[in-house]
Amino acid sequence: MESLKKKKQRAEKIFEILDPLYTTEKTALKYSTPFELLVSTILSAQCTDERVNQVTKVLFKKYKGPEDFVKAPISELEEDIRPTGFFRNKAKSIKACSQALVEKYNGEVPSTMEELIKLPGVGRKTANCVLGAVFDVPGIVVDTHVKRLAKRLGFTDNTDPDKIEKDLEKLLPKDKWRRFSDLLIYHGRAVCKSRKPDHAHCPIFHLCPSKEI
DNA sequence: CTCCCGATAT
DNA sequence: ATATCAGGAG
Repeated sequence: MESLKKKKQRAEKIFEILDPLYTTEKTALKYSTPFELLVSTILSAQCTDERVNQVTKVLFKKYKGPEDFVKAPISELEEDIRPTGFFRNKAKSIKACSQALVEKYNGEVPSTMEELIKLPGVGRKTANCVLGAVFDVPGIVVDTHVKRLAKRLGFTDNTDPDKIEKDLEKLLPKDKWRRFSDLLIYHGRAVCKSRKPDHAHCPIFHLCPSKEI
């Protein structure tokens, strides 16, 4: 059983190696306001960022703020976001979420975890995403990539995202949380892929226990 | 745990 | 054909 101290050392090294490698990520969600990021993140569930950006490029011209989503007929909104998948659930979430923002927060996106996760369709992953990107609040975004890499790297045995988040928090100081989860996501997309991890081009292969399996 | 769900890579 | 993609709710 690897000690926490050893894990921390490994996490630090991994951070130092990956940090300079993923500097200009072009495939990130595009948005111009906190609200747009919130909507984009809801749409990103089980869908690539690229496709979300395709959809939001048109979507945000039609819907300028939460008020416009509240006004829109649900069936119309469903069609507007259809290519992102889970379109009925997502349309419902976005509409209910927009309504809550208008009613409780004067149309603004709240800036705390407690408030954000109360919004319909917003869980810790989406909340951390928004908190980190527009409010500069430290947090580990546990999405499917982070989940997979944390396991492969031997940083967690848990499958519950909330527990994985806490396991990863122990490894690095707060100011590195956000960047660390972003790095894991980029590395997960580019190299440590779900189906065919590219061991030959992995710069942290020597720090990964999965190579022994 | 299951369901939601279209598009792409393998 | 099947697994997977910046998840969340019931």
